[in-house]
Amino acid sequence: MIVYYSDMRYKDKNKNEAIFQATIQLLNEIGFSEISMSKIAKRAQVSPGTIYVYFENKEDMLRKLFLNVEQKISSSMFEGLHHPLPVKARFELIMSNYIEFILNHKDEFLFYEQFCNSPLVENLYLEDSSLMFQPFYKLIEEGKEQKLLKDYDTMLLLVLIYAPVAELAKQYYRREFEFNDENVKDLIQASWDAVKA
Amino acid sequence: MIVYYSDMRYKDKNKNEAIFQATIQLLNEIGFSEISMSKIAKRAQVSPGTIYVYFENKEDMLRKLFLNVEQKISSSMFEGLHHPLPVKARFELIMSNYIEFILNHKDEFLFYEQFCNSPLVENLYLEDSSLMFQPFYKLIEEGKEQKLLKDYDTMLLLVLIYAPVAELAKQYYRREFEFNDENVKDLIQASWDAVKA
Amino acid sequence: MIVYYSDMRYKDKNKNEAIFQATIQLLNEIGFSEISMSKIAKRAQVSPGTIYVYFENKEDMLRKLFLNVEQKISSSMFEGLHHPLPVKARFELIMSNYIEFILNHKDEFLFYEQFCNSPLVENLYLEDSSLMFQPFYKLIEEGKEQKLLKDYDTMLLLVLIYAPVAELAKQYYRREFEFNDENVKDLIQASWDAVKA
Amino acid sequence: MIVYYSDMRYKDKNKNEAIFQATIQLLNEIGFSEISMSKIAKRAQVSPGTIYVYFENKEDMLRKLFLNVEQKISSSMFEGLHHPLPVKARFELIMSNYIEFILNHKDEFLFYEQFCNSPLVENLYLEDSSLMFQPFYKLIEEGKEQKLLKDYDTMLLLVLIYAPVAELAKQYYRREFEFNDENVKDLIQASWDAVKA
DNA sequence: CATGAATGAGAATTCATTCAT
DNA sequence: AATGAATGAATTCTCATTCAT
Repeated sequence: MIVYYSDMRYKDKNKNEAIFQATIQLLNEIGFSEISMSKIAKRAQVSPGTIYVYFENKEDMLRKLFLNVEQKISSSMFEGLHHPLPVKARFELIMSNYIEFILNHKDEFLFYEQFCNSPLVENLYLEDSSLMFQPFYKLIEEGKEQKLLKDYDTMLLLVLIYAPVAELAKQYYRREFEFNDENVKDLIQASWDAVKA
Repeated sequence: MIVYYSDMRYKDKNKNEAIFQATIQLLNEIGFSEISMSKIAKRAQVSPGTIYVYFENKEDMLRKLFLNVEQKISSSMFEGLHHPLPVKARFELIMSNYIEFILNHKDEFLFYEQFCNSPLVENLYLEDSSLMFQPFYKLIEEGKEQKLLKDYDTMLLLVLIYAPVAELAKQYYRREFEFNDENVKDLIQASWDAVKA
Repeated sequence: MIVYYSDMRYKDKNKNEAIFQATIQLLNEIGFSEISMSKIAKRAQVSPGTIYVYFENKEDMLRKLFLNVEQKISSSMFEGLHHPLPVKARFELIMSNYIEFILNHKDEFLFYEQFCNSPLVENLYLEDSSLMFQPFYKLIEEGKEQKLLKDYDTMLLLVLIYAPVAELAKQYYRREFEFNDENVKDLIQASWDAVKA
Repeated sequence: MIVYYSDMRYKDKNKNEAIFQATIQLLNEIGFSEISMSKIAKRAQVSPGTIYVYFENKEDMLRKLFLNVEQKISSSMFEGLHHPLPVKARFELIMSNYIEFILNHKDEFLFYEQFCNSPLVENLYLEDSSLMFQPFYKLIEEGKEQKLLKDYDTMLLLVLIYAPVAELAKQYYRREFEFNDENVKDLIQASWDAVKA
């Protein structure tokens, strides 16, 4: 399938995506120390040279991949988030969305976590990813104004909400935690207890 | 300083430590994709060949380094933890110990997080690191028995406590959060609220 | 010269041969203890990396080189060997062919001898090279049936024929023997005397 | 056990021999391309540094080892060779001696053959090993004078005698030939037929 | 656009050798 | 004499990238 873009003409979206998927998979399997452009090419079933048709170099590819995944996470997380909803309902929606994304996108999630914990995030001069959490940030500010949430530092409250979910997901993928209905309910309750006024 | 062992004569403990420190620093600066044995040797001010006097290979060195750091974190975290202390006091002590460690051992902490989020943790066949958290685990079980803590899955409660601290520390080192007295107090309070019955 | 294969495009037969020749020459000059892939690359006027486009690794290259040379020796040795020729005529033809090959292919011959006397022959799991001598073997069996040759172990008769030529060739290349017409005639005569009934 | 020599005082003959044996064995097992001073040291159960107490360097060690083995072969080969014995008896004695040596000293024999077929023989500036065959040479000259042997080039006659034995020994160690009484008798007979007038 | 042969720099590791003990 | 830790050069091989096709 060939797609015509304004600045990316004749480029095959499937190949681009195949390269992204191959990179994500390999990064989760063997990590940054063992990955290489030829291994990625082999996994993506393209020639090493082809990667350089789509990306300037390895760094450029990784940066674009990271932004792509970050975008996916962000849009999944805030899907269906209409402002009129009350604060707590929005909190619960975001939590559910996030959990759903994590459980259905193992590779993207683990890649993102690995990437965020490596110095690449800084070294690739990726703009502040907090933009991605903007709606989350606003929700918390609003909750503080409505005295629903504790009057703590906003970043602190934010982290109290998303850090446990992410960490539990990793434990889940290491088979040390189970994501059943009860645990999800408990998690959402406990997170709310942490931040509620 | 030279240490004499029965089967390992003249082996210099400083060199071992210098290699560890060089690796930790470089890993935080340039990451797994850019690190190399020669760069480590240069930073540690030893010859590349010397690393192989102390370690079988790169993998062996990283495994031993990881276990070494994990041990440091564990012993710091549970320092002064006497059983007679009531559950909440022990909870607060662990939190303070952990925060103190993180703030005084930037390199070790960031290395540990990077390592845990890479596939190396599984690929190096490291024995279950949950042993390290054993006292923490027991504390939570005890808290549940005393009806002080929610009757939730133990791993869930564990994560609700340590995940936010760790995540905030990373935000702190990215200059997106401040670890002042108030924030620390708030964090401990909120974490307790998350897990308390 | 560029050859197009179905699954091996653009691969240059000259480069393959250049690598083989460089290896043979260096092996005869400095031996297995001093040879290296970079020295081979330099001699063959290719980049070290290029060798790995043509061969999996050093072992694979040496194995393929050995089989290549063995094939050359075999086809030279039995060139023009028509079955109708009487046993003695065939014996003499093989001897002449072999001597001619040895004198015109110093490098290949000395490489072959060095290789056969090293443990590589066994360690590379090379299939039984006796296949190469199959026509020779058959000639001797036939000679024994016709009562022209001694009724000795076939391998014994085989060795009585080819071992002296090969050894004399080595002495020749060490300037301790001369391969003039008389010596060649004498050698063939003496070899025949050794095996004839 | 410590032995006192004039120019090799306090040096342990056992260690010297252990190093020689380790080298011979390893050379037969893995060859020149894979051998190393540390592997030799490990096999000889001495420290790498110890080798340099006995030898100047690797080259010096190999040279001395070669000369040592050559000496052993030579003295075995000509053992019991009294001049009064008739030519044919001496021929048969040398053959028997040589076969006996080969069958009882696999490692030394194979090492010698490997070494002689490598460029090391020339590169180590080893003096003409033909000195070793001096008595053999003389025997043939004498046989020619007595018209017992063909009036061929002496080297040619020499090679006709020793090359087949050596080659058969190699086939024997590759399990492609059997050294039973009959074969030995046949070999000596055929070799004599090759050279006798 | 897609290929894969070609490259030289750099990767992990081993080498022969030295020297303080 | 004997050790083995230490070394920097050299080993095999892989890397990111280029470019002719």
